[in-house]
Amino acid sequence: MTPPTPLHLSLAGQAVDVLREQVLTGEIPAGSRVNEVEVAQKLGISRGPLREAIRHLASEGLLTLVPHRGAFVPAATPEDVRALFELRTALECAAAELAASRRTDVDLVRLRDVCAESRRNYRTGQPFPYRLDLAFHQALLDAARSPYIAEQVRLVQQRVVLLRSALADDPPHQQASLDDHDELVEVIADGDAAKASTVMRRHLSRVCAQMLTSSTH
Amino acid sequence: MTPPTPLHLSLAGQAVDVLREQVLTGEIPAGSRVNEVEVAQKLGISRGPLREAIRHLASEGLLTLVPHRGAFVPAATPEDVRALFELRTALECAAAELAASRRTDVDLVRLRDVCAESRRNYRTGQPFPYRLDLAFHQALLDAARSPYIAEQVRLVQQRVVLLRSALADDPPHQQASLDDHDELVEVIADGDAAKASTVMRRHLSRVCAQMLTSSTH
DNA sequence: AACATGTCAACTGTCGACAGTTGGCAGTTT
DNA sequence: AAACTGCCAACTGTCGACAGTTGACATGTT
Repeated sequence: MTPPTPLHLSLAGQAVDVLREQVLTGEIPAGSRVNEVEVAQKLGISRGPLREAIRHLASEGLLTLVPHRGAFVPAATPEDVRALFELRTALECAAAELAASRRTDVDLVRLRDVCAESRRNYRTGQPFPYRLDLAFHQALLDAARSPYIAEQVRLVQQRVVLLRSALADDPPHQQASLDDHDELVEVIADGDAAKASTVMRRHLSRVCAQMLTSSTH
Repeated sequence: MTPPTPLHLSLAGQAVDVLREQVLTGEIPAGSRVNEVEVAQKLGISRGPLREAIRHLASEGLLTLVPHRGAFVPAATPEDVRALFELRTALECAAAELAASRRTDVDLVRLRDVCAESRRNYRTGQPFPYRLDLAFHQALLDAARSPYIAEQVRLVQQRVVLLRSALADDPPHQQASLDDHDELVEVIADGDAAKASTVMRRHLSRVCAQMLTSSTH
């Protein structure tokens, strides 16, 4: 069927996917420890592949390792959120600049599609699905055509998702985000790299501030 | 001696350090494969810890994994260099901006110390040791006070070192780099974030271009 | 009662061995 | 001679078991 892709992903690879899902959804709560023998039995694999999966997720920042103690889901402090968003801002502002100077017409179509779907969803009154936000940023990264930056953004966004689930974030800032996205598409269409960076910075600082206020209840 | 168990650092941690050194110095040449049993015997450890070390280095970008084939030292193409420097530019420009707005007097002393030592070394006529270049960028990161950005810059710089050794880079651009560093310290001392970003961008594009030209012999 | 000390269960770090897959090589066919 | 086929050695992926360390609990001391 699919010769280029590996027949069956290695057990370690499967464990990475399952564990990542459980960590990101909060099924494994922040601050809790990951017991190797227990999780290995629950996944039906041995400790070897599970250890590799744990180390992999640790390298992505989704787990923190303590020697002889095990792996923990990191607990987020407001300071962590700020520092992480400094990294995210650096990466995504650069991506926005590159997208403004490299985007093709096809890229613009994709970006506008995502924005249109977000608007449609907004009118239904339902909460803004994080899926659409990710889709927008992904489309922007595709337009930027910088694989290393794209990879790092993906990892950082994952950590943001982890903080969201840990902070029990309620997302009522849809309107502002949608406007930011639309404005970003416009300046990218104009090829205005400097302004793209500015708009992205404002967008992310708004998202960051929203996460910090919602966490203090 | 070989005590029954490691004293302070795990065998996997030690293996990471040894392998990283061998990869960065080119002792393990680019494109070559890392044989698990062979290297494990040479290091006097079992395959388990070595596998974890290999996966760790792969997560840092110093090795690439191929399922059922093993780990390889990645071979760098000019396109890789360009894309990697786009990431480095995004990170270090942001760090320069933050350093300009957050630096203390102590930070300035450290930065000027490194520049002075570089000048002293330059007058000796000896080649510019990469150690001093790293020290400068490290001092700048300390001044930026953004731990996540600092961590990512460290990883990217490592990959740049790997490319250097793979490209047999000769470093005759000392004069320009020293001037860039001095100028960066000045604008950071002035607290001019925008200009710090601009100077850093110019500096890195110069370094990148130098690596690309030297690689084509 | 508070503190220091000894003991112990649980867990991680490590090892050696087995099984499945891959790429190459010899032999055969056209 | 070139190409195809089947076999084989080497290597990775995986497993179960042992040894050392850690934190907590129980016990004894001031």
